[in-house]
Amino acid sequence: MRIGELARACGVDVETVRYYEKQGLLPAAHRTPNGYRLFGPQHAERLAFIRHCRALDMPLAEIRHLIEVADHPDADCGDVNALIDTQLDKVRERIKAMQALEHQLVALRSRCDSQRAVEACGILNELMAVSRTVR
Amino acid sequence: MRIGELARACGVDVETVRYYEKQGLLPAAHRTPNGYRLFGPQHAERLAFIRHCRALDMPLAEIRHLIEVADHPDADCGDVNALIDTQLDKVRERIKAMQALEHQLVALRSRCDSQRAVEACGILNELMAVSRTVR
DNA sequence: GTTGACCCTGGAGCGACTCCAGGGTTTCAA
DNA sequence: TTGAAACCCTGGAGTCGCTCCAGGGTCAAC
Ligand SMILES: [Zn+2]
Ligand SMILES: [Zn+2]
Ligand SMILES: [Zn+2]
Ligand SMILES: [Zn+2]
Repeated sequence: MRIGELARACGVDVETVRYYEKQGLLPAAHRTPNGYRLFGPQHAERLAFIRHCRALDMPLAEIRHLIEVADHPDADCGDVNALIDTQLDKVRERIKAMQALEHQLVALRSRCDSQRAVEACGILNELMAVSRTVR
Repeated sequence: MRIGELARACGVDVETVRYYEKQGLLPAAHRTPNGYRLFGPQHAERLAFIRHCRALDMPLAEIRHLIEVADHPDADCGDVNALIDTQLDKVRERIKAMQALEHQLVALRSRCDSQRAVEACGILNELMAVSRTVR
């Protein structure tokens, strides 16, 4: 299959496929005489794998690592477990930070519910006041 | 105060201060005869304001906008309210996505609790199986 | 024969920094 | 007095994961 077909099948941009190939995440495609890339089903499988991992927000470096491990079925999978745990920690940390953020924004928003002159705006006043307390 | 002192006071990196100045978020500092930047308390206040907004995850473009509004006390603050609302929507959306992610990772992690051969690892098998179902 | 859909390469751009090379200056102590 | 540490400067490259672009080539249908 050509690059457009592969991209459509996996729901990615053509440019993204070329990018993954350049980054060595996708094995280099064969080429037709005119230079077009030709991919097989194993490319589609790997691309889907990459996208699945990306949907889990793994950085490409970790996906590369995972592929490496998966390609050596004789090794053990301790690394994989650790990788998922690390990922989970990161995600949970970010959720906490985001929730704190949400609270702050709600508090901020409650300080102004109407169109006032900027001087009287509770939001701007709050934002500025915090600035002043820093010293 | 010199750049290091300002940076320490606001808990930012020196490079970040220079970056904000270059981006026009911080007014250009005065210079000593030897070329060192000299900042006043109003710079510290603005820097703290920027950091506070950044802590609320606002992009620099929106902070620039906010500063612009704050500098014209005669204008009204409708824009400010809208900006906070937009920000809040974005944060809530991301929290939801992150929580979905967390669930997926937990499910994935539960598929392997020990060091097995890679071939038998439930995590890798799961990840691969999903790839195959995409076609 | 020409329109349109597809493909190629190499390189720039995004956001918000961060780091570096390669310099100059200030401050403090031995 | 000398020298090391800590500070400051500039301009530019690097980060991440794409995305877009210019400037071309290829291929099928009408
Ligand atoms: Zn091996
Ligand atoms: Zn208001
Ligand atoms: Zn005005
Ligand atoms: Zn396992």
